[in-house]
Amino acid sequence: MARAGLSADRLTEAAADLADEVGFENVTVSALARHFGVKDASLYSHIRNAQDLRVRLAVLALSELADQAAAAIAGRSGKDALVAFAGAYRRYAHEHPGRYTATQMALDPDTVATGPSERHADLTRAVLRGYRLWEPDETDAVRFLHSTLHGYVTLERAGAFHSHPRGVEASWLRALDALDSLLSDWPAG
Amino acid sequence: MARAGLSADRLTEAAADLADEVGFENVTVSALARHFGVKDASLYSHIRNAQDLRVRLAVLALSELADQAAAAIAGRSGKDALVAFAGAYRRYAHEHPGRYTATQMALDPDTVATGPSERHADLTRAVLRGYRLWEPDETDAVRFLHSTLHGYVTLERAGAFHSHPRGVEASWLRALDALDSLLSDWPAG
DNA sequence: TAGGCTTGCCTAGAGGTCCTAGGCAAATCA
DNA sequence: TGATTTGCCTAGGACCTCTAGGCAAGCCTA
Repeated sequence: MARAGLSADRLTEAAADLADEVGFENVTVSALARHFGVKDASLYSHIRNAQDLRVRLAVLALSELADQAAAAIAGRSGKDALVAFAGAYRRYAHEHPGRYTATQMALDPDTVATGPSERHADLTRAVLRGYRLWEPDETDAVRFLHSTLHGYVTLERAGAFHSHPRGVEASWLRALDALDSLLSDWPAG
Repeated sequence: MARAGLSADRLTEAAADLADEVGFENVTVSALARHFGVKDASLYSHIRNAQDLRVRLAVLALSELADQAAAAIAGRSGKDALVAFAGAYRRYAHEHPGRYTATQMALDPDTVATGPSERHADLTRAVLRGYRLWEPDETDAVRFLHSTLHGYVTLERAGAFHSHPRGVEASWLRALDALDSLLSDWPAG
């Protein structure tokens, strides 16, 4: 009997693709085992349990998202950087719905400390560099920006904006205008 | 054998309490049946399936959230209304984490048409009345406001803001200042 | 290249959740 | 009081999670 050549990384990548296809909540150990043509019990030598698999998937997605965001803002500043950053963020969420859902998982502090979340925060800070904000305004603005982007793509995906005819794309562009305007003139504390 | 006196509504309320206690994802038909001391098969005369139960829970939560938001903005306008609305929204999310998670469920259009989502949008519009925005700016602003509030409370609950010492409460107040400032001077299209 | 060791995938099986089919008895109604 | 409806039951199948223990493939060493 030939071996399937599994590893935690290969399982995580396959789980990510599966998540994009069938939804994050449908990523199961059994489905993953079927994909590789092995028995589900075989996966437990590579992953601790189903939750472990989901955490690995979340870390992978956060890392990919940071990569794309970093590429998007390279060589840009100010509103250019903001639009590129937000666009990369939203595009990732649309093209990889399962992976994006995974990024919303509540990770325990130990896992967060492994990197990708921090990197995300650093990138957001880089976007704001052109707006000349100083602490603590910068942190407040980072949180605000992150909240608005995350909230927008989440609500958009949940269909919360479909009840009104106004185009979602047009609202998105105006949201970016609004963010730029707000960051350019962040209200004094 | 005495009957337990179940009904779809009683099940939904119990499911909501259960969600706040153990998390939305752990609301199962079995757990609910255990809570009432009956067999899980008995619940299927009241609910169609597990998904139906979760949808009912989402509708309940959206309705409660709308009630609290409506009470908060009654008799207020402008920034007062904004702060009260946002506060009610955030408080509900903190006090009822399971219910709030339920509100994030993707509801199919038929369910959305039953009311609570629309009501939520109407309330957001009411908050903006004092800012004198006209279509399509108003819709864009409704979406922006909703995104920022939802994003903030979601990220806050996921622990995304814990990595930095700046107080989450202080950032929240500044976010409200920023929203007020932005809505007061919504950038021209 | 032969023996031993590690490792990868296996079978077996227990326990949990979801859900359907069909039955009996309690509550309600004629 | 008898007939009908309703509520909860048992039985059981399908799927998912995870553990224990086994066998053989592939690697290391001599």
